[in-house]
Parts: sequence; C-alpha cells; structure tokens
Amino acid sequence: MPVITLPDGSQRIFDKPVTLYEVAADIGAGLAKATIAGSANGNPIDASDLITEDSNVVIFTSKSEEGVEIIRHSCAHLIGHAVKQLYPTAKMAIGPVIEEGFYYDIEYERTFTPEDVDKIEARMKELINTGYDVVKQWATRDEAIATFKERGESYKIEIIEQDIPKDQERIGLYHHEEYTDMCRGPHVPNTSFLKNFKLTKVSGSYWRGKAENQVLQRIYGTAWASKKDLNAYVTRMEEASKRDHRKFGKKYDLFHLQEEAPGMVFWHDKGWTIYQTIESYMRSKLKANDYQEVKTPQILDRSLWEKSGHWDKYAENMFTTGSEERTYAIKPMNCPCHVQIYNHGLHSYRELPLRMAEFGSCHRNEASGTLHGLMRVRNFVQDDAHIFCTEDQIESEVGSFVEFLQEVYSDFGFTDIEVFLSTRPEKRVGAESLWDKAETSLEAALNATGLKWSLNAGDGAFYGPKIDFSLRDSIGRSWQLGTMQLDFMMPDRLGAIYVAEDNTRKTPVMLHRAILGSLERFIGVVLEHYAGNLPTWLSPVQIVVMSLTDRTKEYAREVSSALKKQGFRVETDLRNEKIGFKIRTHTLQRVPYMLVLGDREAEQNVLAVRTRNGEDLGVMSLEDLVAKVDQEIAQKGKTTDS
RNA sequence: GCUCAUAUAGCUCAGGGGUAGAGCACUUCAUUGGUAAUGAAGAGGUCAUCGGUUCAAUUCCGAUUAUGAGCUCCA
Repeated sequence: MPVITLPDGSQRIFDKPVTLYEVAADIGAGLAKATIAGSANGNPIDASDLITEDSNVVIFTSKSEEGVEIIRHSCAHLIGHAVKQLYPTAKMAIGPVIEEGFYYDIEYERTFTPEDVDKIEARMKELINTGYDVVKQWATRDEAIATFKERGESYKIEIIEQDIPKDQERIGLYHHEEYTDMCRGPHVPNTSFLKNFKLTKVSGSYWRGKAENQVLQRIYGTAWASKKDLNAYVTRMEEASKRDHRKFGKKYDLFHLQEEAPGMVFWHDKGWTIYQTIESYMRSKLKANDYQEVKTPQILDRSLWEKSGHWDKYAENMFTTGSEERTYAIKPMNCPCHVQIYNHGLHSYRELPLRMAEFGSCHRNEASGTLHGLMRVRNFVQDDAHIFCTEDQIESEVGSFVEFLQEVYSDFGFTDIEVFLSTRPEKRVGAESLWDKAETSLEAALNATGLKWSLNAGDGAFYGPKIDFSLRDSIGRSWQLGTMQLDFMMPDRLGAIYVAEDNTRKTPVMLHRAILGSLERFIGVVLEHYAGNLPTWLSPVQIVVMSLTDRTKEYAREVSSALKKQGFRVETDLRNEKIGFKIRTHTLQRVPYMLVLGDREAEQNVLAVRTRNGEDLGVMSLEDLVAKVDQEIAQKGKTTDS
C-alpha cells in the first residue's frame, strides 16, 4: 500500500506497488507521456521501476535539469547501439554525461574518421525515428558478466569486477533492441526523447584516463530538451570560436607565437599597448591599496629553491640553467624572492601587514600538449603580490583583497564572480596541524566576507590552501583568474621573522595573491569577452584621423598631433584612397573613433566623427571630441559600447 | 607528456610524383574622392625541418618540431 507524496505535498495512495510511469499516468496522460524518469526518496529511478514503499516522488521530464541529463546519458547509449550495428567488432568502454553533453569511449581496430561519425549520427537518427522502447532489466552480477562475455564487451566485465561494489547484487541492464548496455541509470523509456542531439567531435583518450592504458576513441555529442536549445548551443559554440583570441592576435596584429619559443609570446606594438595599459592600471590600483612594488632576479641558485620546497615539489615545472658548475632555476614564482627582500632588515609587528607586489616574469615548464595561445603559456607575468602579516590580520587582509578584486573586475566589465576554496593537495609540504590551522583560518576569513563559495577539495597549492575567483564572460564561460593563497610554510622555511609586541621573534604569515592572474591569459580572456571590440580605454588605437583628399593632409596632421598631445592613441591615415575604403579598413580593425577630414571640416576647423559601430556622430570641435573620449576612457570597461 | 589530425605567399586557403595557384594584404602608375572595397600593372614561396623510396619528392614513407582537438568531471 505505498503512499506517494508529490513535490507539491499532495498524496496518492495505491493498493499495490506501482511503477513510476503508473504514478505519472494517475496524475495525467500528458505527464505520463512526458515522463523520462524520476526519483523516489531522493534516489533516481526509471519510469519502469516499481515503487514498493511510501515515497516522496519527483517526476523528471525534459523540462527539468535531471531530465536533460538523462537524455544525454541515453544518447551515449544510443551511440553504442549505432556503433555496434555499423562496426560490430567495436568494444564499448564508458559513456558518461558531461557538461552540456556526453561521450562514449570505444575500442576499435582503426580510427574513426569524421565520415564515420557522420554515419554513426545518421544511424542514431534512424534509430530514434523508429521510436523503440528502451527496456530495463535487473540482473545479478553473474548474469551481467555472462551477458557481456557473450557480447565480447570486455570493458563492461572489467567494470563489474573492479568497480561495482562486491555487495551490490543487482545490476541494471538496458536493452536497446539487440544492443545491451549496463548502467546505474536511469534512462529514457523510449528513444523518441532523444531527437535533439548532435555528435560534435571525435578524439583519442585512454581507458580510465591513464596514459599507460589502452587507447580508446572518444565520440562526443551534445543533446538538449528541444530543437531550440540545441540550436542555441550550436550558435553559442560558433560564437565562441569566432571570438578566439588567437584569431584577434593575427587580425589586429597584437602578438604572435613561433616554433622557437613555444608557449612564449612575441608582443607586437598594438598588443603591448594593451598589456601596458593594463599593467599601469594595476600599478596605480596597487599604490592606492598600500602595496609597495619591487623587482627581483629571474634566475636564482638551486639552493634557494631547495629551501623553499620548489625543487622537491615543483621540479618538473621548472626550467633550469647552469654556469660555472652552479645550477640555477628560472623562477616559476616570485614568492621566494619577496621573502629575500623582506629578510633585509628586521621588521616590527608595527610594519605589518607589509604588501609587496611585482610584475615579475615567470617561466613554468608546462607540458607541451597543454599550451594554448595566450591562455596557457610558459612565460608570463602576474599581477603578483605577497602580504606578510600576523595570523590576526588574515581576516581583514582577505576582506580588503576581495573588495580590491571586485573593483578591478568591474572596471573590466566583469560582474559575475564565483568563489572556490581549495584545500590540501596530495603533493604538499608542512605538518598536518599547520594545514588544519591554515584551512580553518582561510575558511573563516572567507565566511567573514559574506561571499558565497564552494569547496574544491585537494586543489590547493603545495604550500597552502587557497581561495580562487572565477568569473563568467559575456557568453557565459568561466575563467579562473584571481587567487588568495594562505601560506604558513614558506616564511618559516626561508627564515622570515618579525618582532612581536612582547619582543619575541615570530614568523609572519604570507598571503600569495593575484587579481588578474597572468596578464597574458587575462588579455586573452578580455579579447574573447569583448569579442575583439575592446573598450576605448584598452584599444591600441583609439582614434584614426583620415584625410579625404590630398588637400586636407595638412589639416589631418594638425588634428592628429593635437590629439596625441592630449594623450590619445592616434593613427593618421593619409593614404591616397577613397574615404569608404579607409572607413572599412579601420572599422574592421575596431578603432572606436574615426575622423573624416575634408575641405568642409578644414575650412571650419571641425571634425566629422564616426564610430566603429557605424554611427555618424556628425561634426564637432576638437575640444568636444577630447571631452567625449576622455569621459569614455574614464568609465573604463563599464560602458555598454560593443 | 600521451592519442589523433594538421603544416603550401604576410593572412585565409586551393592543388598535386616532372620544382606551384586564388582572394586579400604589399609595391608602382592612373584617379582626388564625402562615411564599410576606384582601376590597372607588378613583386612575392628551399611547399615546417631532417632523412628514406624514386630517373625525378613540395607531393609517397619515416623521424623531428610546432600548432589544433582531446586526454578530470567515473558503469
């Protein structure tokens, strides 16, 4: 006699065990038809599963997040059905759901080509159109093993033997006509729920993600509740690839990378202008927030890195070099250097917190396969700083840092910030008790800021736990930029001390912090965020002055030099070309303001102003333009211009 | 680093066992124009690097380097 309680609190009483589907049908025929799966007392169940006891039941349709996730999971199974029909010798490994989609890892004697993927997708569509029922069957371990043995699915057997807990007796098998897959489920009851999918790519992967294992082929796909959602996803992906910062790097002549310096950027004039604009902005912000700025060496003797712990825990990421039988490391971080500066002279507690910033060039030997444009490089500069303080000051330092960070992000047009707390990783230095203390105090400081945060267990730095700040860009992608890392280890290892109020010598706490992270990466993020339309304060060229005919060349030169004197970044286009051509060129280069100077303007000593968005601002005086652009620059990224 | 793919002019790309082509950009000439492409001519490439096969390799094969996608989100 199960009593079913629905999310709205209403109850339905049945005189015998019922399936989820029957519960839905009892509520309404429409709901029954839309039912994908559900949950009973919080446990996900299939539509065909029997509910035997009193339960709180939730029904998932394609309108719920759970429903969409199940659709994706079932699509993965459908890859299996199609692949086994087309390529009977393939072996299916695992087919999980990922963010916005799914994949299936498959072993096959040759690599799948894009044509194969097209074929698989076409077969999947055919199978969906037949609208067959997915039949679930509970099996014992032995039955499941026998089933997969018969089918030659060795990966499935390995999963049963190695991954499914020994005390779990029931295993869910899902029959897609002649194809059978194993899953904890739940799954859709019929393939007609799977219409809105698309296979996206194929790539290599390893069984269980380990490089020493069998190489598998991974077919990726995406699936959605409706055609509209699917199309929106496809558009979003296209939009993201249009925004690729590497394209902008070439198109706007900002930077390049070349074979001889993998992962290290050649900044061209225009890219370097953006870089310097950001760096000097940060410099002024740091001054305003009571940071001192320093500069330290790039190459230091191995002994220092041994003391700091880097040589031990970070060796594979460090470049080394030698001279006269000494070994040096090229610095991957600035922190040990900052402790050296701190250690010159004796500090009183009265001097703390002492905030030390450096735009120091660091090198990290990232694995070659991970390099990616400006986003993942081997040589970069962070807006790095270390705060030496007492334990009591941690909370207020974290608090003022968060304020500082929010201010900076909003100047770049970012408002959507996510916060993560990362705790002790496997590879670490320092006693457990110190880690306990560090994690507790960082968490307390984080709570005091009132920010919402989530836990990222095991993701801390080797010397301490950290808070990471991610932000979402204009198309919803998340980028981890800012960080605040608490370090009880390094000051002690490198002998930093201060004289406390009671005249004893104590070890300060060190906070490693950055707001933009690597400037290289940050510029990549900003370029993609604005889709190349940098706000005027960041634009490498802010105004272009164009002569209409050779008669107005001289006037154009005068205007141009007057604007340069005002501090604007100005280009002068005196080429013997038609004005339409010049406008096109500079519009495509996304220059915010274009000045057309013909005889009329020269006579009246005015400027005809046009924007990169095709807007004609009409005629104005030089003073008016200066005021307008100055005001826009002062607003930084908080403009609505795009 | 590993798997797969890619590498041709400054850029975007076509081509193919007998040493290469387009568009844009560049240079020159004509044109002096009013808000997203004036016309004509010209110049420009050791076809990533190093080997192998071949009468002959940019093309086929191998290695190297770089680049791209992926390699974590567990049946």
